[in-house]
Order: sequence, then C-alpha cells, then structure tokens
Amino acid sequence: MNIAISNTSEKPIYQQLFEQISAQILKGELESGYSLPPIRQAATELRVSIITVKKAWEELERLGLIYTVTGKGCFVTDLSSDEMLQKRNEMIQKQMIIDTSYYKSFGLTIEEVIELLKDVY
Amino acid sequence: MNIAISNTSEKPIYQQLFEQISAQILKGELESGYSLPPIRQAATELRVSIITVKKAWEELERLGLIYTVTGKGCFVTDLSSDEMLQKRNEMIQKQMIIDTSYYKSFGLTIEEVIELLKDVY
Amino acid sequence: MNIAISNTSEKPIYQQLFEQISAQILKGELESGYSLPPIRQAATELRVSIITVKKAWEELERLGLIYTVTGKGCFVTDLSSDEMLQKRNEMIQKQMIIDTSYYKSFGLTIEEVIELLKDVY
Amino acid sequence: MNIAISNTSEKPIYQQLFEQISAQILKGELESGYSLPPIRQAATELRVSIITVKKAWEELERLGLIYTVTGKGCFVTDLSSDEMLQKRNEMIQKQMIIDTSYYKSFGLTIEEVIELLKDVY
DNA sequence: GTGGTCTAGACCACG
DNA sequence: GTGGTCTAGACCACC
Repeated sequence: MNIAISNTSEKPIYQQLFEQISAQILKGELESGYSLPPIRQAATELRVSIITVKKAWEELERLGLIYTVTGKGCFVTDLSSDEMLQKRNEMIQKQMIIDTSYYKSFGLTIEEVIELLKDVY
Repeated sequence: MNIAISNTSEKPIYQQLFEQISAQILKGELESGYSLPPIRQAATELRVSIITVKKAWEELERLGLIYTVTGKGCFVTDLSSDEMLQKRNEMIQKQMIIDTSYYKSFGLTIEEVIELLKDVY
Repeated sequence: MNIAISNTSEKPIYQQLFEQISAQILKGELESGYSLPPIRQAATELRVSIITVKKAWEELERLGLIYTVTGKGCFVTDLSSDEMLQKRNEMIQKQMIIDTSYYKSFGLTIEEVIELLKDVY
Repeated sequence: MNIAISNTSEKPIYQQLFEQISAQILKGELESGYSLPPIRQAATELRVSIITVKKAWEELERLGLIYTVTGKGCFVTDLSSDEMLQKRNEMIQKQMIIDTSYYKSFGLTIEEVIELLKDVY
C-alpha cells in the first residue's frame, strides 16, 4: 500500500484511493494476480473508514481492473500490455475532455495550452 | 448573459457561473466598465437563487475582475491586455497543476500528454 | 469644494462627505461664516445625488458645525479655537473607542499598538 | 464558543464572528488542532443562521486560520508563534490604515494621535 | 432601483 | 453526523 491520502483535499477520499491504485495497476506496478490487502487491513493502514475502502474497490472492479473471489480477497486482473495501455488512455482522455473544455472556455488554442502545460509539468 | 447552467453537473452552480463569466471577461467579450445585470435579474434569468449569483459575483470581485458600487451595480474592472493575459494564465495554470498531477500519477511523460491532448482538443 | 469621493469604498458617500467637511472646518480651513455651496451645485460638482449631499449637510448641522439660513444657504458656525479643538477631540476619541476595542480584542497592549501605529502613520 | 453577538451593531454578524474567533486563535486561546463546533451547533448556540456561521468560517479558512475536513469538521491550523504574530500584525495594520486616514484628515500628527490614544485605551 | 445581510428550511455526498 | 449547496423569501441602507 503505497498510497497518500489527503483529508483536506476537495477530492473524496475514495476517489483518491481509486485513482492511485488504478494508476499503479496500469503502470504495471501491481502485477496481475497480486492480492490487494483485505479491506479491513487497508482501512486500518490508511486510517480511513471501511466504507471508503469498499467504495474504491468497487469502482476498481467496475472498471475490470480487479476481481473479487468471495472469501479469498481481491486480485489484480490479468491484462495484456495493449489492454492496459488502452484502458490507461481511456481513463486519461475521459478526464482530458473535462480539462480541455475549461481551457477552451478561455479561448485558448491547442498551441497555447501546450505552452502553458510545459511550464507546469 | 450568455451563460449555460447545468444542474446535473458535479460542479456547484456558483462555480459554473464564476468560471464562465471570468472566461468572458478575460477573453475580452465583456468590456471594462460593462455593467453586469443586477443579481436579482440574473438570478431570475438563470433560474437560480440570488445567493448563488451573489457567491459567484463575490468570487469575481475577490479576483479583481469586477467591482461593486453599492446601490449602483457591478462593473467589469478596467484591465490592460497584459493584466488580463496574466490573470488568464494564472487561473489556467492553477487548474493545470491539478490536472497534470492526475496524468503524472499514471506515469505519463509530457510528450505523451501532449500527444493525447492533441487527439482530444 | 476640495473633496475626494470614492464610489467603491465601503463607506457611504454621505459619510465621506460629512467626515471631510467636518475635518476641514475643525482644521480651520473653512472659516466661520463661510458659505457652503448650494446643495444642487455641490451635488453636480461632486457627481452625487442631492439626497446624499443633504444627508451630509444635516449631519454637520446636527453637530453644530454649520447652520442653515432658509433661503440663503448653509454657513460655517463661529467657534472659538478651544471649542474647535474640543469638538475635534470628541469626534476622534469617539472613533478611537471603536478602533481600540478591535486592537484590544487581539490582546495588544497600548505599547504594542503605538509601535504598530508608528509603522503605519 | 466564547462569542458575543450584537444584533444592533452596524457590523455584520458574520464579521463579528470572524473577528472574534480570529482574535482568539491569534491570541493562542484556541490551540492548533482544536475542533470548532459544528456550524449547525454554533448557529443554534449563537442564535444565528447556519449561513451566517458558514460565511465567517469561510473567511477564517481563506486566511489560513482554520481548515475544513468535509464530513469531519473544522480545525484550527497549526501555526508557529512567529506566523501567528505576523498574521495578527497584518490584520491589525490593515485596519490601522483605515483608522489613521481618519485621524490624518483632521490634521493630527502622530504624537497627537498617541496622546489621545493613551487617554482612550 | 441597487446591493448587503439574514432567516429557516431543504437535499446531497461523504464517512 | 458532518460540511456543501441551494431555495424563496425577507428587511435594511444607500442612492
């Protein structure tokens, strides 16, 4: 569990959890078949509510990144590199649609966006 | 008032208002000295509460984009093109810091981000 | 009429008027018997409402700084230097009671207040 | 909650709240990590509207004196004595600029102001 | 007429 | 239970 939780962030905790774990899976840091820690243990370690962890795990399962074996635990799905890359791009582009709509509302061209982005990155 | 409100959006209404009007000001669509509609009229037109409009206006004033004359109304601040450009970039880069932290968590390089961004834009 | 009006100030315009004129009288800038400009003329010059000027004049009269001669105009009251000094101190100390209650609420001693005041003055 | 609200004061209630709590924090009366009462409870105790309390809390957060954990409550920020002293002086000097402009308009020197201030304090 | 403030209630997401 | 948001109405000072 290499997770950083911010209680003061505007982002819900369950979403912080979801984003960081899905990122780790799609980066290949968590190999297929890897067993996620039990919900209760994760909740204790991260000092968050069990409900919060459960909500994040559910979201991961809904996207097919993990699967649950009742009574055994939750495991990382076996995905090919292509599938992982595709899922990663899907998730990012979905977010980018929201992000770019904001930039566009200010009348920025793609070139201007890239210029500003390089500064920030 | 060329504003589009989405009641289903996860974004608070007052923030939608704030973002759209600030974008219009910084794009130069609303000239300096331009009088914003009275908050009560705006509230009626947009079918939202007076307080919701007020909250958006307050945020605009806090950023120095408009100023209030009690008993008269709210007016667009007189800003030079340079000041407008700077304020615009500030607002966008502030948002970009959040956006890019998400991209980075997936291990993307700036080049990959730009590539995906061009597709989306 | 050597008056500076700020429309964006939080202070009501009539009070800005009142404060500046009473200050000028008590500083001796406006001599006794001096005729204040007619309300309509002052309103035009200062670009404020007649009602606003009237309200300020009324306040000045209430404090005995000016008196009205119906059909003739408003004139600065004849006060001795002692009376002027006393009225000035009254007005200022009345305001100081409010000001110092704020400083006191932060637990400042009179010495600390004086120290900070010297920086600001 | 050691707060005194005056409904007859010209000062808005939310500002009275803000000033008194910020003073208590910067005096060290409310220690870092201290949990402010829930806004609904505070509203009931102080016999004001929830929104009024919320407005005061928002201003406190904007100045970095408290931070909000959604679903948990609002807590006093951990500040060093230096930071507290600096913030205190900032707040007071900001007000002093307004106060002294009034004194100056009467032609008072800094020495005269200090003299009168000692009487009042 | 304008903005400034306030109320008393409501629904929601989060934990 | 907590804060986040929103509503529909009200009264006030100022101009």
